[in-house]
Amino acid sequence: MRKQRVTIKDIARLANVTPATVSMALNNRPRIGAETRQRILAIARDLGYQPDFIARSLRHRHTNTIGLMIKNIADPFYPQLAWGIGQAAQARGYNLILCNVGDNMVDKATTLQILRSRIVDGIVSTVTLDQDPYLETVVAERLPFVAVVRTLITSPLAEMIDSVTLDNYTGGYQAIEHLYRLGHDRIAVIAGNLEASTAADRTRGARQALSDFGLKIPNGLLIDCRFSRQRAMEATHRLMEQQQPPTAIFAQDDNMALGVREAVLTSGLRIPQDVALVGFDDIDVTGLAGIDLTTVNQKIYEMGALGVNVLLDKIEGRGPPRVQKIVLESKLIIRKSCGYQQGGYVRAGLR
Amino acid sequence: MRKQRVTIKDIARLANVTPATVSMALNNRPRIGAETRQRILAIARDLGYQPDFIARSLRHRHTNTIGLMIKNIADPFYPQLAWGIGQAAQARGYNLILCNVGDNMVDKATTLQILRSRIVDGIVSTVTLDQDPYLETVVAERLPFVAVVRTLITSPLAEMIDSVTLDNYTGGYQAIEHLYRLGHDRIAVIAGNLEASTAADRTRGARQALSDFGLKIPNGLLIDCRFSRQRAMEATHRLMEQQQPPTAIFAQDDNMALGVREAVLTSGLRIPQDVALVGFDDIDVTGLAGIDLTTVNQKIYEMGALGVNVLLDKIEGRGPPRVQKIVLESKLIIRKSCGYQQGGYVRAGLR
DNA sequence: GGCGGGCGCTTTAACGTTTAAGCATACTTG
DNA sequence: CAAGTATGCTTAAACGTTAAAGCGCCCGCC
Repeated sequence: MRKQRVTIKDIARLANVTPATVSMALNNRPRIGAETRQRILAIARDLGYQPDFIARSLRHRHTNTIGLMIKNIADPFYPQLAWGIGQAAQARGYNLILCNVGDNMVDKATTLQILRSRIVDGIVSTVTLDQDPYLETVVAERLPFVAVVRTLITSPLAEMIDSVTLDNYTGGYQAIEHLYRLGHDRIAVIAGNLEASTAADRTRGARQALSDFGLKIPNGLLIDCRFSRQRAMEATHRLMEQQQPPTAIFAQDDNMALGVREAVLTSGLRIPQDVALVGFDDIDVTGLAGIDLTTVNQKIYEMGALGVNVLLDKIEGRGPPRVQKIVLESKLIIRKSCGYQQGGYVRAGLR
Repeated sequence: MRKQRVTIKDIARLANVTPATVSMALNNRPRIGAETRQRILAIARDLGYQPDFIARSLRHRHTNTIGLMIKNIADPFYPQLAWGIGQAAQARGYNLILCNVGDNMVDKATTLQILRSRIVDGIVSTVTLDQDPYLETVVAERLPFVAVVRTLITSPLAEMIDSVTLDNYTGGYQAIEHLYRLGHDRIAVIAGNLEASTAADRTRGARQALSDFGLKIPNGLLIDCRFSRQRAMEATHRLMEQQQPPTAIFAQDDNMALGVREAVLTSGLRIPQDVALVGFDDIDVTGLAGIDLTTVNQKIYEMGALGVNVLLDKIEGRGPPRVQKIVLESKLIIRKSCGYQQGGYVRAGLR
C-alpha cells in the first residue's frame, strides 16, 4: 500500500508540459516562462516532490558522496577525525560513507570496489599501508584518493598519492627528547603497527633523538602493539616484571598510552614518580584531571577537514593538478605524566 | 586521459552477445550456455569489470545503504554505537552513510530528504525527538526508520515508530537509589536535553526514586545541560559555589559526568569524599584507573546492532510486520565515585 | 520584407543495468 | 509424429533524470 514515489513525470502530466521542462524549471535553468515555472514549482511543492538521487547520480556520473576508510571508529582517535571530515564534507555538499575495514588486504580491496563501482566520488583513507596492492589501480586509473593520518613512504607510488599527515618524525623526536631531558636513559617504546607510516616515522624520530643523545632503544624495549590498548597493557605488564624495567615509556598513541597507564597503575606503580609516560595524538581524554597525559598534539579535526578539501578539489578539478603532500606541525603538550612540574629538565636539549 | 569505465556493453561486444546475456551471466542466472558463461566471465575478469552500483540501484530501486543520524560523532558515546551499527550493517551487506545533524528541526529535515531521495534504504536515528515534524511523513509513507537510544514518548506517533532503547527510567531510578542508600539527601541532577526521551525518562526514574524515599530534587538542582560536557562543567562550578552545595550529583550521561568531575576536582574538592558522582552509559573511559566512575551500563554496541537488524528486517520485509519497541535492561556499575567501597550502604533500598 | 535571433517549449537520446517477453532450435513424450 | 517443453540467446523497455538539439513563433532590424 506504500504510496508510489512522485517523479518528474507526475509533475509534467499535471502541469501539461514534458518532463524535460519540469527538470529545467526545477533546476532553475533559463528559457522557461515565468508562469510555467511557477506552476511547476507549485505542483512540485504540493506533491512533496523529492528528486531521485540515484537517477540524478546516474545521469551526472557522480554521487556527491565520499568514502571514509577507518579500521575502527570506536578507537578514540577516529571520532574526532570523522567529525572533521564529516563537517568539511557537509560544508561542500557531500555525503559521507563510513567504511570499517580491517587491516588485511582482502578487506581493503573493498576500497577499490567502492571507488570503481562509483558508490563514491572519492575516498579518504586512514588505513593506507605501503604494501597495499590496490593502490596501483588507484594511481593507474587516477581515482580520487587521499591518504590521511598515514601515508606511503617506501612504496614507489608514494609520490603519486595525495596525503595529509602529521610530522610524525618530529613528534617522535620531541617525545623522546622530553624524556631524555628529564633524566631518563632506559626508555621503552610501545609502538603502533610498524608497517604504518605513523608508527614507522615516530619510531625513526625516537631513534634519531636517542642517537643524538648517544643512546638507543634497549633490546626488547621496542614492542609493536599495533595501536591496541589491550596489547599495550599486556606488554607493559611484561615490561614491569623484568629485573630492570624501563623508567620511561613512549607510547605511540594515546589509546595505547591509556593501556600502559592502566598496567602501570594496577601494578601499584605511580606515574610519573615510578614511570614517566608520553603518549601521542592528544585525544580528548588525555587532558582530564588525574590522567594529565603528556603527549604530542595532533590537530585531528583540522587534519580531517584538510584531507576532505584536498580530495574534493581533486574531484571537482579545482585544486592544483599536482599531487599534494601536506605535513602538519607536531607539538609536545607537557602535562603531568613525566614529572616535568616536579624538577624541570635536568639535561640540555639539542635544539 | 582517464580511462573510460568498462561497462556491460564492452563485455557484450567482445563476447559477441547482447548486454542482456552478459548481465545474466554475471548474475549467474540459469539458461545461459556453459561455454558462453565462461567466456563472458573471463572477459569481465580481464577487463576488470566492476558493476556500476548506481545504475544497479536505479534499476533495483534500493541502494543497500542505510543512514545513521547522529548529532556529533565526536561525543564519546556515539563511536561505540556507530561501530555496532556499522558492523551489523556490513554483516548484512549494507553500507553506512553517516549524517551529522544538529538538534534543530531544519537540519533534521535532511533526514527526510535523504530518505525520500532514496540515497538510503532506511535510517537509524539517534536524534529523535517527540516534536520532530518530519516523523509524520515517515509514518505516512511507511519509510523504513528506527529510533535508537532515544525514542518518542508523548507524541501520538509513538506507537508507530520502531525503536531500540534502554530502560532509562529504571536506570535513573537505580542511580538515585544508589546515592540515597549511601546517605545522600541533597542530590543534584545534571540533566541531558529534557526534550529527549533519554533525559526525560532518566529524570522520571530519578524523581520516582526520590519520592519513594520521601525526597525530591531540591529547587534549582535539576539543570538541563543538553548532554554537553562544557555546560555540565559550568553548571557544576555554579552549584559548588552555592551556600549549600549538593553532596551528590547524578549526571545523565558520562560525558557530562566527566565535566562534573573536572569541575569538582579543579575546585579542590574530592570525589567521592566531598561529592558523590553517578554517571550514565558506561562509556569506555569511565573504567580507567583514577576515573572509576560509578555509572549505569548501557550495552551500546548491542543496541546499535539490534537497531540495524530491526531496520533491515523491515526493509527486506523479513521481520514481524508490527512495530517493534525493544527495551534493553539497565544495570548499575558500582565503581569508586560514590564511596560505596568506603562504608557500604547506610540505608535500606526498596526492592 | 526577408532574415537573424531570442523565447519557450518538445523530442530524443543517454547514463548502465536488469528483466519480461519473444523466438528459433532441439529434444522429449504420449 | 505432432504437440509440448527445455535451452540459449535476443529484443525491447524500463528505472528517473538531464542535456543537446530541434522547432515554431514573434520581434526587431536593415
